[in-house]
Amino acid sequence: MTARTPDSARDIPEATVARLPVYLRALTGLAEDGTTTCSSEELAATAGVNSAKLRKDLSYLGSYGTRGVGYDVEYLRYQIAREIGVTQDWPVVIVGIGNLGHALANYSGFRSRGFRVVALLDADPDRHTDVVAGLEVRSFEDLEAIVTEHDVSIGVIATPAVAAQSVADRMVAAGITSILNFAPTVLTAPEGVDVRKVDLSIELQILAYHEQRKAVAGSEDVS
Amino acid sequence: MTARTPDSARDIPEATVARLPVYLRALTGLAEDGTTTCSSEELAATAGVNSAKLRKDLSYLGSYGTRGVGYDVEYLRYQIAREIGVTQDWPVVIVGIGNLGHALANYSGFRSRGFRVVALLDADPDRHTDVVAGLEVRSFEDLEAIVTEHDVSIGVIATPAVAAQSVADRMVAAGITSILNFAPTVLTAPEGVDVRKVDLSIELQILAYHEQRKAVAGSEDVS
DNA sequence: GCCGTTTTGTTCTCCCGTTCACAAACTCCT
DNA sequence: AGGAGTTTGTGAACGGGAGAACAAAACGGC
Ligand SMILES: NC(=O)c1ccc[n+]([C@@H]2O[C@H](COP(=O)([O-])OP(=O)(O)OC[C@H]3O[C@@H](n4cnc5c(N)ncnc54)[C@H](O)[C@@H]3O)[C@@H](O)[C@H]2O)c1
Ligand SMILES: NC(=O)c1ccc[n+]([C@@H]2O[C@H](COP(=O)([O-])OP(=O)(O)OC[C@H]3O[C@@H](n4cnc5c(N)ncnc54)[C@H](O)[C@@H]3O)[C@@H](O)[C@H]2O)c1
Repeated sequence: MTARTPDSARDIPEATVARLPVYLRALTGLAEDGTTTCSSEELAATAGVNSAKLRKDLSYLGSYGTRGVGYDVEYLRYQIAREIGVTQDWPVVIVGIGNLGHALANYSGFRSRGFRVVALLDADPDRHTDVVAGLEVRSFEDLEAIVTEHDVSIGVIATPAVAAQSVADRMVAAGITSILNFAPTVLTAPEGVDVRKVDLSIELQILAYHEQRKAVAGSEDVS
Repeated sequence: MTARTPDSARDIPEATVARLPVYLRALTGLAEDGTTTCSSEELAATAGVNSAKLRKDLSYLGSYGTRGVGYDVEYLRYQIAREIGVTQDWPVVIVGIGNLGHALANYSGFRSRGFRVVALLDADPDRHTDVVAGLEVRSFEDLEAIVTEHDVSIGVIATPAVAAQSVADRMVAAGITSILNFAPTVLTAPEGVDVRKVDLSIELQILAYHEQRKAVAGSEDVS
């Protein structure tokens, strides 16, 4: 009798999509603490957002709460995980096994959140003797074979900035359709390929801007 | 004769602040290529944004272009750097020198973009013998002394999630007013303290969501 | 079986950010 | 000097997201 789309919710706002992983993490935390039920108020506090926003976000997925009671932690956790698509594991390749690539390869948060690193690639032959986090570092030339074999759709770029675009191009040609870029450069990719970036310098510079304003506001008119 | 605020531009929108570092990087790239002048169209293309958006963003800083000509690369670069506050170096402390902390300490992009790592701190005494990137790893207990000595206002957290909030509290108590958090947890901080987070898992999960939608759209009605 | 309490799901309004479109302003050429 | 061509800076329209406020629904007590 519901006039909504029955199970496949349509067009979730991007801002909501970006918060769903936060809710997922908050729910996992609550579950570990033995909490079986929580209100939107509690969950919102744990996730650090407004409770009205949380409820609106969840309403895009469907009606998974119970009025007067709240949400079943485990049930909601599963629904969000299913919506995001992390109920099954996503194979991931990391390209550029330098300082940052090593850290990423050793990051346990991948596995525990629905991602599995299937290969580490580097252009430098000297690196190919290394074994990092139980995986041997392989030649970048193996990219196509690995993508095909493991049906990889997500690639991580941790190479120097100058190499990033060419790596991205190779990834796209090999069939990868989602890229997470750590190199400080703007990547261009064809329609249908999602690119997200993580940029440490930008984050710091944003902090610096606000920091500077605090300093100026503090000194006011010194002359 | 300008009715604008003469030199200290007021309240730049947050979305604009987040893009200024991108423009700064694009301008640095153009300068390295020997370009002395560029139009908003060129710069926008390099930075990967709409040219109207770029012009509006720059208009918040002042009127630094010349109609019919474009922008002087070096001049605009300096103006943005000054606005962000990266014409002088900002001292930074990194707490948690594990996998990620090592990579961050070795990251050359800090120094070249207006930041100087003045100390590496870790709670584990076994780490205190290490020297990373020319800096010895010191005890977390030294935080207050270091913050006071170097007048540090920016702190980076690369500890496990469980420790992040207590580290943040100590930072705030020591006088740090801007925090960049890599731990996958929601931090709370008092008014006046800026907290930004970099969350790898969230980025990947956002990619996974869109990836899943692509897959569903491709298969349509399989039943 | 009914009423009060609790909490969700949703509507409505406001605000911020994006984009279009164009007048103002500058250069260069004749 | 004047006009054609360019490019900036900004006013205005538009769309999306945030938050307040409330109606609908479920539970519990009697
Ligand atoms: N280290 C950090 O904490 C940090 C932080 C933020 C951003 N970044 C960025 O991440 C990237 C990597 O940083 P890093 O410190 O690990 O650098 P790095 O020099 O230590 O490692 C880069 C690795 O990429 C490999 N490589 C180079 N060209 C390649 C190619 N075409 N194909 C495949 N592999 C290639 C190199 O052999 C090297 O192993 C850089 O763009 C850097 O700006 C690093
Ligand atoms: N490794 C990655 O690529 C990666 C990526 C994204 C996020 N993260 C997050 O970054 C954080 C660090 O990751 P990691 O892989 O480097 O972990 P790690 O275990 O290798 O390093 C953590 C370091 O923090 C230190 N530490 C623990 N408690 C502390 C405290 N109270 N005060 C000071 N230091 C303390 C530990 O001694 C250790 O050296 C984690 O929260 C992780 O989830 C890591």
